[in-house]
Amino acid sequence: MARPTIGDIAARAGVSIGAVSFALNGRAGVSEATRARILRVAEQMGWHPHSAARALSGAKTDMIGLVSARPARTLGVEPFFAQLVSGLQAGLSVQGVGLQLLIVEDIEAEVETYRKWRSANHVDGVVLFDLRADDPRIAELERSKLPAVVLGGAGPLASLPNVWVDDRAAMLRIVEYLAALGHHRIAHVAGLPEFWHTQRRIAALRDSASELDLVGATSTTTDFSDEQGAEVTRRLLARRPRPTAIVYDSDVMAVAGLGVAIEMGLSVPQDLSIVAFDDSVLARMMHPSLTALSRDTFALGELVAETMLSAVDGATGGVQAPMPELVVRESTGLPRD
Amino acid sequence: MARPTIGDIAARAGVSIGAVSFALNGRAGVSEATRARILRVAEQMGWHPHSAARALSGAKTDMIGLVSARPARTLGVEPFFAQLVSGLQAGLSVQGVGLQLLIVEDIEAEVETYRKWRSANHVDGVVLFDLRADDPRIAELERSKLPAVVLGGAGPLASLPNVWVDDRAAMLRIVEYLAALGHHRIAHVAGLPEFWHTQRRIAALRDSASELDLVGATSTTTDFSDEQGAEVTRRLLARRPRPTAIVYDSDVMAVAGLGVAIEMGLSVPQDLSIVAFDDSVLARMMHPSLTALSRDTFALGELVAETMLSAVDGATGGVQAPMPELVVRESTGLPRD
DNA sequence: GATGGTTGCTAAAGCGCTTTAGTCATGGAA
DNA sequence: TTCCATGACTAAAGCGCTTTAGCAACCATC
Repeated sequence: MARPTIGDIAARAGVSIGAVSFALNGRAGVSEATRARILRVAEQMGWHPHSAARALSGAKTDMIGLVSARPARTLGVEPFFAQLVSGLQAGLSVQGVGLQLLIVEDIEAEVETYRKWRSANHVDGVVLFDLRADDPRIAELERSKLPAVVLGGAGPLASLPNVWVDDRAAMLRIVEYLAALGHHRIAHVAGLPEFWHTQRRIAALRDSASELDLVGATSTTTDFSDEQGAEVTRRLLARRPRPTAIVYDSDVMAVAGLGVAIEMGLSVPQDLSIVAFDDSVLARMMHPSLTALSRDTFALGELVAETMLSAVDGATGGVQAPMPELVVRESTGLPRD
Repeated sequence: MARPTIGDIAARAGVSIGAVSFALNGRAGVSEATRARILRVAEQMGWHPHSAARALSGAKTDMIGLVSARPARTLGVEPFFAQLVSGLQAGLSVQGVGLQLLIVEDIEAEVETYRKWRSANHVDGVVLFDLRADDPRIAELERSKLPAVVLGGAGPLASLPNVWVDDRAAMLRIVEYLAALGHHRIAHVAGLPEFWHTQRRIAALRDSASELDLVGATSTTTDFSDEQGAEVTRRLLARRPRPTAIVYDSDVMAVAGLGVAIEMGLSVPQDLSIVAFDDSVLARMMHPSLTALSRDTFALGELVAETMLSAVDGATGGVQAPMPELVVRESTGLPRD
């Protein structure tokens, strides 16, 4: 049999199409008895909503959008992203909501996508990440009233619901740990300078360095690639005096940096301590294994999903993501001097 | 201004709505002069198709579906999957086609999803992977005429378009390489036994072992997790005589296996050679780095995207994916005896 | 000069659903 | 008794697009 429509249900239940719509959407306008009967018939006929028809008449789409302006190739390499997407999808699917993925060239194309999606009622909401200082997406989304959840915190900027990740506290945690071991010259291999979280981490290092009287604390930005991670490490380790510890903004860069250190004849952690700002199988399985700031990225994705679903229903305000935990492994130890 | 509809364009261009539709879809029914004029007006008014409206009237959706019945958590860990999805998305987006991701409980739910999508005209086609022997999805998709592309080859089973990956040749390549080094006792830590590609790899090892007179060739299936990879490795290395080489069906398991070997006091590659069937940053960055069968998974995703787009237009038949290349690194060498 | 076939276009139905305006009992208050 | 609210429901419009049927004008044909 062909897909049953609400018309079929209406006929079978002996009511009008409108009544069926009310019943199925839990809205006022039908008595409880009728509602129950309609639902029973719908169930029995195996009815499912037709998403396009719903979208066309302006109702919910049961679809969330995720668009990324990072280069597609690097996305596949980032365990963080893959984990996040999995968690997000898992969190959405408990409510039968789908995830639409899109990779675009640049942030303008991203904004343009939001505009199109909004006017075509294509998604119920979007998830934003990799926020930048003065991000054009924020303005667009606030203006257009497309529900959005910002991952990483929209901070002072915005009224958008967000999942707030406390990068500052996380960086402080790392620096305090290293300082307690006796490290003074701490280097930081950061990510893309335009990202807000990069800036927050850099500021956190600067502040805690001055507070703890660490003389040689420096941050260097990169594009998150293992190549740049390796190159910056090479430059840092050529300095005299050498840093005794390096903090990497991603696990991939940390692993690359470890490779460089070993290649340069340094032993880890005796000559150099290494900390990764992100954890993953990669960090866990290296030899020496990497001390890393570990968070459950999958769970973070689920949290974003939850926040998104309530944002669609009009909720606002932020949620604090759990503070990541510093997992001490083999790559950190007392400095030699 | 509100989103322009084809009605607005029609009014402005002084033609009927139908004419506009013909013009925008490149169909017969309007003269070239009129078509050009309509397109100009549309462009000028910033018109974009309304996907829901299109889908509702049975036309193309510009959306491809990818549903996975693997546990969500493991998906985030697999570099293969992330790379594939990125490549797929990149390949689709050149034609403005989106990707809808869905993670479901089991294969029945997956089939059910295809059925719903088909009847709601939700996607133009779907991508299938992790094919099993006697896969129920094949039957459903052939019956329902939902365009589908099978990754990994639909083999003799099916009429579906596919991107064929030659696991047999790949395994032969590895075994020949190891045999040439002088290895006889080759163990194979395989993936899930129900997957077709697992079965093909196991058969390939068995065949080539008998052909090359390798006495101790064995395959053991796992669930692809690093835990099981480690456990099986432990069991294999406890055997006497020990295998001199182990082939792992995924990079994650290979890394786990390497960890076990080192933990047991073996040196790689002197006491044990290790080959991974999949390459990734992980394999490249380990110490020792892993010899691996390397393919450009991102490009594979793009190839799948291309095949999908032509399948939507009615094309059929398979494409052979490029043969992966064996990248020899530090984890393989001559056996000690 | 009537016939038939194109070509270029319009009108209108229809896709499945939501939503607004309206109808008709029923019940309680005046 | 009359009047107005309220509750339960129906009818129908409308979302933006595709597609079929139809129509008029034009050309070539015998």
